[in-house]
Amino acid sequence: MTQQKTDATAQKETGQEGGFVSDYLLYLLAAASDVASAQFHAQVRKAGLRVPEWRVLACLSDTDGAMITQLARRALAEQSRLTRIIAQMEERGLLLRRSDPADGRRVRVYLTDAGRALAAKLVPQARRHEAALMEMLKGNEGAQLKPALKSLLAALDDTGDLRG
Amino acid sequence: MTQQKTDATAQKETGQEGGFVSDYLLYLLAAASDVASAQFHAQVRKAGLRVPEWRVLACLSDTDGAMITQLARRALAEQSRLTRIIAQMEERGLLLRRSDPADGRRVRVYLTDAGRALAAKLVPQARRHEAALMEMLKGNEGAQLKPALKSLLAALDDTGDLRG
DNA sequence: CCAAACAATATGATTTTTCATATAGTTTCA
DNA sequence: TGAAACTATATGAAAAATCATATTGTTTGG
Repeated sequence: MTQQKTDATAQKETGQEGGFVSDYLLYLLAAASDVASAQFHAQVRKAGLRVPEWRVLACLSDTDGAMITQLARRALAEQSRLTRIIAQMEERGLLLRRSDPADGRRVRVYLTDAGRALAAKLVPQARRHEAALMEMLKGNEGAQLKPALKSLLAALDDTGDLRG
Repeated sequence: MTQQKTDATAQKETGQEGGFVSDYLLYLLAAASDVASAQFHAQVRKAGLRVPEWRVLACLSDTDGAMITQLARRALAEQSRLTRIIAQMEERGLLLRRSDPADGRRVRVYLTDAGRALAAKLVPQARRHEAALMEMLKGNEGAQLKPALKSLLAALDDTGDLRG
Protein backbone atom coordinates (compact mmCIF):
# COMPACT_ATOMS: atom_id res chain seq x y z
CA MET A 1 0.00 0.00 0.00
CA THR A 2 1.08 3.56 -0.48
CA GLN A 3 -0.07 5.37 2.57
CA GLN A 4 0.08 9.07 2.46
CA LYS A 5 -0.57 10.27 5.95
CA THR A 6 -0.78 8.55 9.24
CA ASP A 7 -3.10 9.00 12.08
CA ALA A 8 -0.91 11.62 13.70
CA THR A 9 -1.64 13.95 10.84
CA ALA A 10 -5.12 12.67 10.31
CA GLN A 11 -6.00 13.80 13.78
CA LYS A 12 -5.56 17.39 12.79
CA GLU A 13 -7.92 16.87 9.92
CA THR A 14 -10.53 15.01 11.82
CA GLY A 15 -10.15 16.96 15.00
CA GLN A 16 -9.82 13.62 16.70
CA GLU A 17 -7.07 13.69 19.25
CA GLY A 18 -6.44 10.90 21.67
CA GLY A 19 -8.49 7.78 21.13
CA PHE A 20 -7.34 4.22 21.37
CA VAL A 21 -5.76 3.64 18.01
CA SER A 22 -3.28 6.49 17.82
CA ASP A 23 -1.40 5.34 20.87
CA TYR A 24 -1.75 1.60 20.31
CA LEU A 25 1.54 -0.18 19.91
CA LEU A 26 0.47 -2.54 17.14
CA TYR A 27 -0.94 0.36 15.18
CA LEU A 28 2.22 2.40 15.62
CA LEU A 29 4.31 -0.52 14.45
CA ALA A 30 2.20 -1.26 11.40
CA ALA A 31 1.85 2.37 10.45
CA ALA A 32 5.52 3.11 10.92
CA SER A 33 6.45 0.12 8.81
CA ASP A 34 4.02 1.08 6.05
CA VAL A 35 4.91 4.73 5.92
CA ALA A 36 8.64 4.28 6.27
CA SER A 37 8.71 1.62 3.58
CA ALA A 38 6.46 3.29 1.05
CA GLN A 39 9.08 5.35 -0.68
CA PHE A 40 11.72 2.70 -0.91
CA HIS A 41 9.22 0.15 -2.09
CA ALA A 42 8.46 2.48 -4.96
CA GLN A 43 12.12 2.27 -5.93
CA VAL A 44 11.93 -1.50 -5.69
CA ARG A 45 9.04 -1.59 -8.11
CA LYS A 46 10.86 0.72 -10.47
CA ALA A 47 13.67 -1.79 -10.45
CA GLY A 48 11.12 -4.35 -11.65
CA LEU A 49 10.70 -6.28 -8.42
CA ARG A 50 7.80 -6.79 -6.11
CA VAL A 51 8.45 -6.23 -2.45
CA PRO A 52 8.68 -9.91 -1.49
CA GLU A 53 11.09 -10.47 -4.35
CA TRP A 54 13.29 -7.67 -3.13
CA ARG A 55 13.28 -9.22 0.30
CA VAL A 56 14.36 -12.55 -1.07
CA LEU A 57 17.10 -10.89 -3.05
CA ALA A 58 18.35 -9.05 0.02
CA CYS A 59 18.30 -12.20 2.10
CA LEU A 60 20.21 -14.13 -0.52
CA SER A 61 22.76 -11.39 -0.82
CA ASP A 62 23.34 -11.96 2.90
CA THR A 63 23.14 -15.73 2.77
CA ASP A 64 23.49 -17.31 -0.59
CA GLY A 65 22.30 -20.90 -0.70
CA ALA A 66 19.57 -20.49 1.88
CA MET A 67 16.70 -22.92 1.84
CA ILE A 68 13.10 -22.04 1.05
CA THR A 69 11.92 -22.27 4.63
CA GLN A 70 14.67 -20.00 5.89
CA LEU A 71 13.95 -17.50 3.17
CA ALA A 72 10.29 -17.55 4.02
CA ARG A 73 11.00 -16.70 7.62
CA ARG A 74 13.55 -14.06 6.84
CA ALA A 75 11.55 -12.48 4.04
CA LEU A 76 8.41 -12.45 6.18
CA ALA A 77 6.46 -14.52 3.72
CA GLU A 78 4.61 -17.77 3.98
CA GLN A 79 6.26 -20.91 2.66
CA SER A 80 3.94 -21.72 -0.21
CA ARG A 81 4.17 -18.14 -1.32
CA LEU A 82 7.95 -18.28 -1.21
CA THR A 83 7.99 -21.38 -3.33
CA ARG A 84 6.13 -19.52 -6.06
CA ILE A 85 8.19 -16.37 -5.76
CA ILE A 86 11.37 -18.38 -6.08
CA ALA A 87 9.98 -20.14 -9.12
CA GLN A 88 9.20 -16.83 -10.78
CA MET A 89 12.55 -15.35 -9.94
CA GLU A 90 14.22 -18.42 -11.31
CA GLU A 91 12.35 -18.03 -14.58
CA ARG A 92 13.58 -14.46 -14.73
CA GLY A 93 17.11 -15.69 -14.28
CA LEU A 94 17.73 -13.96 -10.96
CA LEU A 95 18.44 -17.11 -9.05
CA LEU A 96 18.61 -20.85 -9.34
CA ARG A 97 17.53 -23.73 -7.18
CA ARG A 98 19.50 -26.83 -6.38
CA SER A 99 18.41 -29.59 -4.15
CA ASP A 100 20.70 -30.09 -1.20
CA PRO A 101 22.87 -33.16 -1.78
CA ALA A 102 22.91 -33.82 1.95
CA ASP A 103 19.13 -33.77 2.29
CA GLY A 104 17.03 -34.17 -0.80
CA ARG A 105 14.01 -32.46 0.70
CA ARG A 106 15.80 -29.18 0.91
CA VAL A 107 16.00 -26.75 -1.94
CA ARG A 108 18.90 -24.37 -1.77
CA VAL A 109 18.63 -21.10 -3.59
CA TYR A 110 21.54 -19.29 -5.18
CA LEU A 111 21.80 -15.93 -6.87
CA THR A 112 22.82 -15.89 -10.49
CA ASP A 113 25.13 -13.20 -11.77
CA ALA A 114 22.08 -11.24 -12.85
CA GLY A 115 20.57 -11.61 -9.40
CA ARG A 116 23.79 -10.57 -7.75
CA ALA A 117 24.01 -7.56 -10.01
CA LEU A 118 20.51 -6.49 -9.13
CA ALA A 119 21.23 -6.90 -5.44
CA ALA A 120 24.42 -4.91 -5.88
CA LYS A 121 22.30 -2.11 -7.21
CA LEU A 122 19.41 -2.28 -4.76
CA VAL A 123 21.14 -2.93 -1.47
CA PRO A 124 23.11 0.31 -1.68
CA GLN A 125 19.91 2.11 -2.60
CA ALA A 126 18.33 0.64 0.49
CA ARG A 127 21.26 1.71 2.58
CA ARG A 128 21.03 5.24 1.29
CA HIS A 129 17.34 5.40 1.94
CA GLU A 130 17.85 4.07 5.42
CA ALA A 131 20.58 6.62 6.03
CA ALA A 132 18.19 9.38 5.02
CA LEU A 133 15.60 8.08 7.44
CA MET A 134 18.11 7.82 10.25
CA GLU A 135 19.21 11.33 9.52
CA MET A 136 15.68 12.56 10.05
CA LEU A 137 15.56 10.85 13.41
CA LYS A 138 18.87 12.13 14.64
CA GLY A 139 18.31 14.07 17.83
CA ASN A 140 14.76 12.80 18.42
CA GLU A 141 13.49 9.90 20.39
CA GLY A 142 13.51 8.29 16.98
CA ALA A 143 17.20 7.75 17.40
CA GLN A 144 16.32 4.91 19.80
CA LEU A 145 14.22 3.15 17.22
CA LYS A 146 16.50 0.38 16.08
CA PRO A 147 17.61 -0.74 19.52
CA ALA A 148 14.02 -0.60 20.68
CA LEU A 149 12.86 -2.76 17.78
CA LYS A 150 15.65 -5.23 18.31
CA SER A 151 14.77 -5.44 21.93
CA LEU A 152 11.14 -6.17 21.07
CA LEU A 153 12.14 -8.85 18.59
CA ALA A 154 14.52 -10.43 21.02
CA ALA A 155 11.89 -10.46 23.73
CA LEU A 156 9.31 -12.06 21.47
CA ASP A 157 11.73 -14.53 19.98
CA ASP A 158 12.67 -16.12 23.21
CA THR A 159 9.35 -16.36 24.88
CA GLY A 160 7.87 -19.02 22.67
CA ASP A 161 4.66 -18.39 24.51
CA LEU A 162 2.99 -15.06 23.84
CA ARG A 163 2.94 -16.13 20.25
CA GLY A 164 0.04 -17.20 18.04
CA MET B 1 1.15 -14.35 8.05
CA THR B 2 2.01 -16.16 11.22
CA GLN B 3 5.71 -15.80 11.60
CA GLN B 4 7.35 -17.94 14.17
CA LYS B 5 10.85 -16.68 14.55
CA THR B 6 12.63 -13.63 13.35
CA ASP B 7 16.01 -13.20 11.96
CA ALA B 8 17.58 -12.62 15.34
CA THR B 9 16.85 -16.19 16.24
CA ALA B 10 17.33 -17.50 12.75
CA GLN B 11 20.90 -16.34 12.88
CA LYS B 12 21.71 -18.86 15.53
CA GLU B 13 20.24 -21.56 13.39
CA THR B 14 21.90 -20.52 10.20
CA GLY B 15 25.12 -19.43 11.78
CA GLN B 16 24.64 -16.21 9.91
CA GLU B 17 25.40 -13.22 12.08
CA GLY B 18 25.65 -9.72 10.75
CA GLY B 19 24.61 -9.21 7.19
CA PHE B 20 22.57 -6.41 5.78
CA VAL B 21 19.05 -7.49 6.55
CA SER B 22 19.21 -8.08 10.27
CA ASP B 23 20.16 -4.52 11.01
CA TYR B 24 18.09 -2.86 8.31
CA LEU B 25 15.50 -0.48 9.65
CA LEU B 26 12.71 -1.42 7.25
CA TYR B 27 13.24 -5.06 8.03
CA LEU B 28 13.21 -4.44 11.76
CA LEU B 29 9.98 -2.48 11.44
CA ALA B 30 8.21 -5.04 9.30
CA ALA B 31 9.41 -7.96 11.38
CA ALA B 32 8.53 -6.31 14.65
CA SER B 33 5.09 -5.48 13.39
CA ASP B 34 4.50 -9.01 12.12
CA VAL B 35 5.77 -10.80 15.15
CA ALA B 36 4.23 -8.50 17.70
CA SER B 37 0.86 -8.64 16.00
CA ALA B 38 0.72 -12.35 15.32
CA GLN B 39 -0.72 -13.39 18.62
CA PHE B 40 -3.31 -10.72 18.91
CA HIS B 41 -4.38 -11.21 15.33
CA ALA B 42 -5.12 -14.80 16.21
CA GLN B 43 -7.52 -13.53 18.83
CA VAL B 44 -9.09 -11.26 16.26
CA ARG B 45 -9.72 -14.18 13.95
CA LYS B 46 -11.18 -16.20 16.78
CA ALA B 47 -13.60 -13.35 17.27
CA GLY B 48 -14.65 -13.86 13.66
CA LEU B 49 -12.95 -10.85 12.14
CA ARG B 50 -10.18 -10.46 9.67
CA VAL B 51 -7.41 -8.09 10.60
CA PRO B 52 -8.55 -5.19 8.40
CA GLU B 53 -12.04 -5.55 9.82
CA TRP B 54 -10.72 -5.33 13.33
CA ARG B 55 -8.84 -2.19 12.39
CA VAL B 56 -11.97 -0.60 11.01
CA LEU B 57 -13.84 -1.54 14.13
CA ALA B 58 -11.17 -0.03 16.35
CA CYS B 59 -11.07 3.15 14.29
CA LEU B 60 -14.82 3.51 14.45
CA SER B 61 -14.86 2.95 18.15
CA ASP B 62 -12.54 5.97 18.30
CA THR B 63 -14.36 8.02 15.69
CA ASP B 64 -17.85 6.95 14.85
CA GLY B 65 -19.14 8.39 11.62
CA ALA B 66 -15.78 8.50 9.89
CA MET B 67 -15.74 8.49 6.12
CA ILE B 68 -14.36 5.73 3.95
CA THR B 69 -11.22 7.61 2.99
CA GLN B 70 -10.37 8.43 6.58
CA LEU B 71 -10.94 4.84 7.59
CA ALA B 72 -8.73 3.63 4.79
CA ARG B 73 -5.87 5.82 5.95
CA ARG B 74 -6.30 5.00 9.60
CA ALA B 75 -6.81 1.29 9.03
CA LEU B 76 -3.81 1.14 6.71
CA ALA B 77 -5.86 -0.21 3.85
CA GLU B 78 -6.42 0.97 0.36
CA GLN B 79 -9.63 2.78 -0.46
CA SER B 80 -11.21 0.28 -2.82
CA ARG B 81 -10.44 -2.42 -0.34
CA LEU B 82 -12.04 -0.43 2.45
CA THR B 83 -15.18 0.04 0.40
CA ARG B 84 -15.54 -3.73 0.16
CA ILE B 85 -14.69 -4.38 3.77
CA ILE B 86 -17.27 -1.86 4.85
CA ALA B 87 -19.84 -3.48 2.59
CA GLN B 88 -19.17 -6.88 4.12
CA MET B 89 -19.27 -5.58 7.65
CA GLU B 90 -22.52 -3.85 6.88
CA GLU B 91 -24.01 -7.12 5.65
CA ARG B 92 -22.94 -8.71 8.90
CA GLY B 93 -24.73 -5.99 10.78
CA LEU B 94 -21.64 -4.55 12.43
CA LEU B 95 -21.98 -1.11 10.97
CA LEU B 96 -24.08 0.99 8.67
CA ARG B 97 -23.35 3.54 6.01
CA ARG B 98 -25.08 6.83 5.48
CA SER B 99 -24.22 9.39 2.92
CA ASP B 100 -23.22 12.69 4.42
CA PRO B 101 -26.07 15.18 4.04
CA ALA B 102 -23.57 18.01 3.76
CA ASP B 103 -21.62 16.36 0.94
CA GLY B 104 -23.26 13.61 -1.00
CA ARG B 105 -19.99 12.09 -2.13
CA ARG B 106 -19.05 11.16 1.36
CA VAL B 107 -20.16 7.97 3.01
CA ARG B 108 -20.15 8.09 6.77
CA VAL B 109 -19.85 4.86 8.64
CA TYR B 110 -21.46 4.18 12.00
CA LEU B 111 -21.22 1.23 14.33
CA THR B 112 -24.40 -0.65 15.06
CA ASP B 113 -25.07 -1.94 18.55
CA ALA B 114 -23.63 -5.28 17.49
CA GLY B 115 -20.53 -3.56 16.18
CA ARG B 116 -20.17 -1.52 19.31
CA ALA B 117 -20.54 -4.64 21.41
CA LEU B 118 -17.82 -6.41 19.46
CA ALA B 119 -15.53 -3.43 19.82
CA ALA B 120 -16.28 -3.33 23.51
CA LYS B 121 -15.03 -6.88 23.71
CA LEU B 122 -11.99 -6.59 21.44
CA VAL B 123 -10.56 -3.23 22.40
CA PRO B 124 -9.99 -4.30 25.99
CA GLN B 125 -8.43 -7.51 24.71
CA ALA B 126 -6.10 -5.41 22.61
CA ARG B 127 -5.26 -3.26 25.58
CA ARG B 128 -4.45 -6.27 27.68
CA HIS B 129 -2.29 -7.74 24.97
CA GLU B 130 -0.50 -4.46 24.56
CA ALA B 131 0.03 -4.22 28.30
CA ALA B 132 1.63 -7.67 28.27
CA LEU B 133 3.96 -6.59 25.49
CA MET B 134 4.89 -3.38 27.27
CA GLU B 135 5.56 -5.37 30.38
CA MET B 136 8.08 -7.47 28.49
CA LEU B 137 9.85 -4.35 27.36
CA LYS B 138 10.00 -2.68 30.71
CA GLY B 139 13.61 -2.02 31.61
CA ASN B 140 14.96 -2.64 28.09
CA GLU B 141 15.59 -0.27 25.27
CA GLY B 142 12.20 -1.52 24.19
CA ALA B 143 10.68 0.88 26.66
CA GLN B 144 11.51 3.66 24.19
CA LEU B 145 9.62 2.00 21.41
CA LYS B 146 6.40 3.99 21.33
CA PRO B 147 8.01 7.42 21.50
CA ALA B 148 10.50 6.34 18.89
CA LEU B 149 7.75 5.16 16.54
CA LYS B 150 5.75 8.31 17.08
CA SER B 151 8.79 10.36 16.33
CA LEU B 152 9.34 8.48 13.08
CA LEU B 153 5.72 8.90 12.07
CA ALA B 154 5.77 12.57 12.89
CA ALA B 155 8.95 13.09 10.92
CA LEU B 156 7.56 11.30 7.89
CA ASP B 157 4.20 12.93 8.09
CA ASP B 158 5.45 16.44 7.80
CA THR B 159 8.05 16.05 5.15
CA GLY B 160 5.70 15.50 2.26
CA ASP B 161 8.76 14.76 0.22
CA LEU B 162 10.61 11.56 1.13
CA ARG B 163 7.38 9.83 0.32
CA GLY B 164 6.46 7.69 -2.67
C1' DC C 1 15.24 -53.20 7.45
C1' DC C 2 10.70 -51.34 7.64
C1' DA C 3 6.85 -48.70 9.14
C1' DA C 4 5.57 -44.69 11.41
C1' DA C 5 6.56 -40.13 12.37
C1' DC C 6 8.54 -36.24 10.78
C1' DA C 7 10.33 -32.49 7.66
C1' DA C 8 10.72 -29.60 3.31
C1' DT C 9 8.65 -28.19 -0.67
C1' DA C 10 4.87 -28.03 -4.11
C1' DT C 11 0.23 -27.45 -5.78
C1' DG C 12 -5.02 -26.75 -6.44
C1' DA C 13 -8.71 -24.07 -4.98
C1' DT C 14 -10.18 -20.17 -2.88
C1' DT C 15 -9.98 -15.72 -0.92
C1' DT C 16 -7.79 -11.18 -0.61
C1' DT C 17 -5.77 -7.33 -2.51
C1' DT C 18 -4.59 -4.31 -6.03
C1' DC C 19 -4.99 -1.50 -10.17
C1' DA C 20 -7.26 1.09 -13.26
C1' DT C 21 -11.09 3.36 -14.12
C1' DA C 22 -16.07 4.38 -13.83
C1' DT C 23 -19.63 6.94 -11.50
C1' DA C 24 -21.48 10.51 -8.85
C1' DG C 25 -21.21 14.77 -6.28
C1' DT C 26 -18.86 19.36 -5.38
C1' DT C 27 -16.15 23.55 -6.02
C1' DT C 28 -14.12 27.08 -8.68
C1' DC C 29 -14.09 30.75 -11.54
C1' DA C 30 -14.55 32.81 -16.12
C1' DT D 1 -24.43 29.75 -14.68
C1' DG D 2 -21.97 26.07 -16.32
C1' DA D 3 -17.81 23.78 -17.90
C1' DA D 4 -13.51 22.20 -16.02
C1' DA D 5 -11.15 20.48 -12.29
C1' DC D 6 -11.46 18.12 -8.36
C1' DT D 7 -13.00 14.79 -4.61
C1' DA D 8 -15.22 10.53 -2.72
C1' DT D 9 -16.70 6.08 -3.50
C1' DA D 10 -17.54 1.94 -6.30
C1' DT D 11 -16.51 -1.79 -9.42
C1' DG D 12 -14.51 -5.21 -12.97
C1' DA D 13 -10.63 -7.63 -14.08
C1' DA D 14 -6.34 -9.21 -12.79
C1' DA D 15 -2.70 -10.38 -9.65
C1' DA D 16 -1.19 -11.84 -5.19
C1' DA D 17 -1.64 -14.38 -0.97
C1' DT D 18 -3.55 -18.06 1.87
C1' DC D 19 -5.14 -22.54 3.23
C1' DA D 20 -5.33 -27.23 3.17
C1' DT D 21 -3.16 -30.94 1.56
C1' DA D 22 -0.25 -33.70 -1.63
C1' DT D 23 4.31 -35.22 -2.66
C1' DT D 24 8.84 -36.43 -1.79
C1' DG D 25 12.63 -37.35 1.15
C1' DT D 26 14.57 -38.40 5.93
C1' DT D 27 14.89 -40.10 10.65
C1' DT D 28 13.75 -43.07 14.33
C1' DG D 29 12.37 -47.03 17.03
C1' DG D 30 11.08 -51.72 16.98
